[in-house]
Amino acid sequence: MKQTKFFQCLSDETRLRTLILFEDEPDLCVCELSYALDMPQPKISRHMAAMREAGLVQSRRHAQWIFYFLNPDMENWQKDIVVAAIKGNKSEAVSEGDRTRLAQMQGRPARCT
Amino acid sequence: MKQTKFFQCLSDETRLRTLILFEDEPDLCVCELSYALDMPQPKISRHMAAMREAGLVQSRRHAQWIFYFLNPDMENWQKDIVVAAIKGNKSEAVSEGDRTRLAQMQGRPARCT
DNA sequence: CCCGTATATCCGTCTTATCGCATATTCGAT
DNA sequence: ATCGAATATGCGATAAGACGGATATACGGG
Repeated sequence: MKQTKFFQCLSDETRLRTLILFEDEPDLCVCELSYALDMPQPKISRHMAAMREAGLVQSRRHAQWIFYFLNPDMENWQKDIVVAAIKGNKSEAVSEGDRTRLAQMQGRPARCT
Repeated sequence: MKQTKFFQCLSDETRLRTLILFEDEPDLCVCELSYALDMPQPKISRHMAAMREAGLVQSRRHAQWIFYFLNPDMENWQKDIVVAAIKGNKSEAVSEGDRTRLAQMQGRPARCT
């Protein structure tokens, strides 16, 4: 039953916090997430790998950065859940802190539109 | 962050399968769940305790049976997620099997309306 | 070709979940 | 009071997750 892997992915605070950030940002690289959540880079990298394997996000390489973004090909019920999860989590203090830190980050990599 | 506990509760196949059954049945006791999922009673009991602690279900005693039912006081984002989870899980083969077994169960306890 | 930056992975450890099985508790009926 | 059915809990074993820290890999620039 593959749903369990999907939910297991959402059951970790670090991963949930990255997910919230994707509501405002179309994509984020590991160093941005690492800065926003104030966590070591390998930790973020491992969590994002888990999210990719669970089908929650996809990644795209641009120069030395790897940008992660919400998987647009999720099934509808999964999209519904992500939306609801963000809704239930958005106003948490930690999430506000993450957004604030990200907004203050210097030297964020440029996006290629 | 309390969302993690909620999702962690949904990340187990046994718990997910009980949840699906609640779409058709307003409430179910442990022996019914145990029969439907074909799993030992202590296992089900412990899982339902976990779901109660996470706020997903509530329980009501009636004679020697304890009936579990979806918690009507969940927050809206949680209800949305439960609905979506059921939607994404309903047509799984295991879930079909659970429903079939439950329908064939003999001597199910009577409900007090 | 070498270096610095960004990212991924390996390894050992610690915590947490889950399980089976045995046993305790609770209830209704005799 | 005792018994059987239904449920909950205690315990030890096993497995899975998450972590920090070190290291490997990939990329662009000089």
